[in-house]
Amino acid sequence: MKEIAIKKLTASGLKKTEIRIQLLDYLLNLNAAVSQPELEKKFNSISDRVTLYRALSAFEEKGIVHKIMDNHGTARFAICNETMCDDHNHNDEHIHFHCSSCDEITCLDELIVPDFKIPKTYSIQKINLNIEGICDNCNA
Amino acid sequence: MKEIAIKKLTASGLKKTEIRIQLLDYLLNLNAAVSQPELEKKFNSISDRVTLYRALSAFEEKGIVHKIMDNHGTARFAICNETMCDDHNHNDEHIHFHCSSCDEITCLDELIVPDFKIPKTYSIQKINLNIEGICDNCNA
DNA sequence: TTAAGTGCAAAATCTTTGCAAATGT
DNA sequence: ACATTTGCAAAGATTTTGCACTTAA
Repeated sequence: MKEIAIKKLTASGLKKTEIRIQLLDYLLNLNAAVSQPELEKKFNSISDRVTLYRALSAFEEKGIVHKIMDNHGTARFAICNETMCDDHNHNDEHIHFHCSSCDEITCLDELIVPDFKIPKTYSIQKINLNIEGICDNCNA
Repeated sequence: MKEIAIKKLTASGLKKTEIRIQLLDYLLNLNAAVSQPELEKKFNSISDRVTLYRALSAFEEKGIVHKIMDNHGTARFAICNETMCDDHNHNDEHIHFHCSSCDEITCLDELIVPDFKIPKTYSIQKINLNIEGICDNCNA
């Protein structure tokens, strides 16, 4: 059940240690961006805080996850959509939805960032659309 | 030349201390969102770091400035557009442009966040559109 | 065997809190 | 005079770094 995690680690040239497999597997089975503190709670029994920092930044460097900042400046991590991100290019042109009720951040990958006009003297590299509201689950 | 700052402080019931007048005046003459570290550099000769924290959060509480988080999780402050923000309602439905060359964040107030479709089971409270690229000045 | 990953301790930051002294109203 | 604001010191929290030990390849 952790084949995908293992596969991704192999593909990135990272070691398949117990911790990294578990961590990556956890992230893979989530379609939300988890915060560092949440991950610490989940994994503090099997791993130290520093290890988490290092594992996550290794994942980020390899293009496995990307880091986004939520509205409180807390880092959140989510699996990269393979078609959008690679080793050193994180394409963040997708939409993040932040639920103010359950505080979950989901990546609305399927949505396309709409066109809009900015002064022609500006050139665009990245677009980040962040929507805050009540999600699917909490509205149900 | 600092009348507006003084006026705003009076209107919010805050004391017109030297530091707060200077700080607010500085923010008012800027149409960018300044980071905490930048402000510290600017004001460290006349004020202590803690005072800055407190002044800025007082401004925020009173609806004079709003705080946004940049892509690195650093707090930035910008004067609230009066038509959009009041005491406890910060309407952030405008576009922030983050220049990756000069690292300045400008509020593109005049622009309108475009329509887009999200699943109808989601309800929207706030929209935050963040564009990264090269600004006006740096492109010149 | 050896390069990568881990854990602990310690440094460096960043942010918050408490309290006495200073300042504005 | 009184409530705010300031500055310093100190506590908390978060992130980074160093180094010896362990583990996967």
